[in-house]
Amino acid sequence: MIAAMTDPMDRQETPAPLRTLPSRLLALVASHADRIVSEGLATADARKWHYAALVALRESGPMSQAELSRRTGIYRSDLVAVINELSARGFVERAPDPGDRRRNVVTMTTAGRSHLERLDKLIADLQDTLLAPLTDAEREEFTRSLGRLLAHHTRSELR
Amino acid sequence: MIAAMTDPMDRQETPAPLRTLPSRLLALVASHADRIVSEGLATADARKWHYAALVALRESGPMSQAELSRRTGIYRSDLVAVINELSARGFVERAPDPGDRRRNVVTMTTAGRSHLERLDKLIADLQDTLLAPLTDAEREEFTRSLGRLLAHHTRSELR
DNA sequence: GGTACATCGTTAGTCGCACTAACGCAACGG
DNA sequence: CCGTTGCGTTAGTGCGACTAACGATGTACC
Repeated sequence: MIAAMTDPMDRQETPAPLRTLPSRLLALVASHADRIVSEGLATADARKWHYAALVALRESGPMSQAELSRRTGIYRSDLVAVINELSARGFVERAPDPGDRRRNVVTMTTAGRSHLERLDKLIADLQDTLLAPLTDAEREEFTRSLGRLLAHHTRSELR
Repeated sequence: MIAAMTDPMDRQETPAPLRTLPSRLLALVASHADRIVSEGLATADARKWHYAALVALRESGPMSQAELSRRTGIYRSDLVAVINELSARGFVERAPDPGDRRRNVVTMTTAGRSHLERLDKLIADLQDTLLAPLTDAEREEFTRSLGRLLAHHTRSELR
């Protein structure tokens, strides 16, 4: 092994140091993001999943828990607790579906709707905090890349 | 509010649907990334933390566990197990520091070094899998944005 | 020289999230 | 009818992030 030359050419050989490994950066940034969002939501006595569930209900109207689970990615096991919490706060109602008695239909209440609107503002602020160092154009490109990565990997996992 | 024109000005009003919320995308993509990397490393009987620790040791030479913890971000509580595993496989050695008897000095063995080189290749492949849908230029921009976000938020947290 | 304080490695344990297993019930398809 | 599938629920596992506390050691200050 020849020692001396600090040739720029050998960069291909050098493995990425930890600080630039995409998977690692992703994990670290995601954990910061998670903290920012969770702590922010906590100030409104809410959790990420509350928000996810409420948004899904606003977008698509009342639906069964199973459907809600698919849309939000929350496991149906864990969804039980989320619905419990939301209904305890009066934001959703859970009622058996007369058409298919296996199902519970989850419906957002008007209190839920206005709560969600408060959360919307909060979440928007938090996204802003998260992406603070990026320009608007960079934020968009960044988000689009994330979307493409997600689409790619959720597809290839279903395959 | 003047309605007609699709003025870029009103983007503020519409709350982001879940599928484009940066914090959510980040969490989902990070979890995919984590699975890809963890499963990949498992085929080489390794874990993320093994890799992180070994890379740090290669970059900076032997160091105490506390130092290693700071560099890798692994909590010193959890680092104990990592060092146990690595030393059980013969990749590092743990010896008391004669200069400061509170410390253990962790040193990478030659077996560790060659194991790390195998892992380097594996990791490079996995990053490639992860970033598959992005072009080289996009990957770089993406990674750079992640780096900036991380730097920003780790700073503001120390503040 | 003591004493208060900080650092190190370690053990144990908490918390939240992703995920599995199994159950009883209801619906559907042959 | 009966087997299969979908549903809501409970319980529990595994793991990563993180805290608390400990004994042993080192450092700083008076």
